[in-house]
Amino acid sequence: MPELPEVETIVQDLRPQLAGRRIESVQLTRDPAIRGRLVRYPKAATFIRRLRGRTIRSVERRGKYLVMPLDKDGERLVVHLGMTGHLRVWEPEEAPVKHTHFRALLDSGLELRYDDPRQFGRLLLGTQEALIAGRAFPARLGPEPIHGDLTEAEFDRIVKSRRRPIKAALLDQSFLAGVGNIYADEACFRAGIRPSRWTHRLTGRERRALYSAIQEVLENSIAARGSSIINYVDAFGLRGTNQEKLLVYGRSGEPCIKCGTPLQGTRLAGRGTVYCRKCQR
DNA sequence: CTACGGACCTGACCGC
DNA sequence: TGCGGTCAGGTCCGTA
Repeated sequence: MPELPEVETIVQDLRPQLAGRRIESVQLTRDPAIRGRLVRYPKAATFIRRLRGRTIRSVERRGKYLVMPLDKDGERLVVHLGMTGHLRVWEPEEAPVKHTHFRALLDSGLELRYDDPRQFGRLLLGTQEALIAGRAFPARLGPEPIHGDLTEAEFDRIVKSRRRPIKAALLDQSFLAGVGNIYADEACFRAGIRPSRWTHRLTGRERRALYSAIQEVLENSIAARGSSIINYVDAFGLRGTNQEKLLVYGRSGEPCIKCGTPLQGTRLAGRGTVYCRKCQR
């Protein structure tokens, strides 16, 4: 569900609510199956024990991961929202929504809660090295596509380094961190490139167009507080507005915004894919 | 290295 | 109302 812009929005919202706050108590769902799925590292019981009493230093983002460095020893609380995860701060007396699996009472008197109907998300606690060693966090995560971290030369290099359909590359988090199904399709459309095009066959001009398009779609979406398609909401429970600006995603069969040709829906890299047969070559 | 399919879950939606 | 099938912003694993 959440890609880079949605996670970035949540990070920005949570930062003032969480930075400097101490975690007074921690509650995890009692269902052992859900616990095991949700808490990937360390074991659930250890996770609870080690998290209690810790102070959240800051709230950051790496790709689609929320990263919260804790006081001392380089440990961090890491959250991936999967498809349907929500992380937000509630008044303790508010009734928890269905599928609330994790709650942490803060010294501000408010409560940080995680809910996730599909249970694809996860919670991790440890140093960067421990999480990688425990295979809970990817050892190779690609560069951040925005905020000037990725140069055009570097993008060029990684696109040319492997041969695969460009959309498969964009979705691969070890290639580029944070792009998912929505923004991969949107970026390809803006760049005029078919998602099925082979990476090593893109021209220099096409690579440059794609580089700009990726940054454009991500930055525009952050400015609109993310795309709410099915159930994404920000850290205040509010929908973003970028879905209104999506040019191809979710518009299969509808007319192309540029040329009017019905948009083509297909399957690529195992994911629903939409593009314009005429505008994207 | 790559690609493909399936697995992991719930829930919304559609046609019958 | 109900039932089955399909689909969904994501990853991960096994198999070719």
